[in-house]
Amino acid sequence: MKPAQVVKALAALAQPTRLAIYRLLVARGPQGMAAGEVAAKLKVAPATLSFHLKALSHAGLIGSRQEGRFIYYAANFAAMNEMVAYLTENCCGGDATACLPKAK
Amino acid sequence: MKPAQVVKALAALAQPTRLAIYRLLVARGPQGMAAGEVAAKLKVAPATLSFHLKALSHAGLIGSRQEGRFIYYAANFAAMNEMVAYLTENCCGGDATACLPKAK
DNA sequence: CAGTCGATTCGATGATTGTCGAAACATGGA
DNA sequence: TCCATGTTTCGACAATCATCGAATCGACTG
Repeated sequence: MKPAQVVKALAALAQPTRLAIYRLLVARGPQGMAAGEVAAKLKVAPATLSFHLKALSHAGLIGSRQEGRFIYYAANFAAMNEMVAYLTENCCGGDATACLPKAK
Repeated sequence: MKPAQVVKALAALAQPTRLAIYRLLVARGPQGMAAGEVAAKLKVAPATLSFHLKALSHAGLIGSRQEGRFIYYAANFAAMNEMVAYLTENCCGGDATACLPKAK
């Protein structure tokens, strides 16, 4: 994953409304959720939601599929895993002892 | 970890220069690196670097300790782990099968 | 104490971002 | 075709952010 892509993904999540949207979709799973339903749950204006969905989508963090008049958005779990991998790689210069939590 | 704190941490990393700074410190490990050395490695003006270090520090992602005239900055690995945990929690509504990478 | 060197703060500037009303677009049904 | 509904685009505004020169602060040295 390229740095610029990671920055875009992080920027997409670094916003309260988008973070909430993303977590909602993560919790929902692969089936996704219609844009309108997200707007209702988070009490966000349609235009505003569309703006944020676009940002998340363009960052590759979510995907969409059309179903009738509805558009379902779902989290892209692979993208998140890649991003986390990028952040944690080269931990302590290869000696990953101080980076991990206490156990495991 | 509170949402606002996560947003702050993500925002701190969602910037090319800061992401580079952070990864440099992550690779360096707990011993840290002096501000001047970071500035030299990344070719960033002192004032600009200080601005970014402040942001990362305020987000809790890095810590600092003084040593003579130098100030050493080091990554806070616990904070990163908490942030990642926040992003991955509630995956697929508890049924974490589609969220994980291929194996493991 | 005066000088040096590492680091931060201040101030100003240009650029980017988040929000939302209004309008437009697209899909499905009468 | 015409209407209703779900979603996006457009336009404008206020707010925040990244950058860096200049000045300042703090710690060591002679």
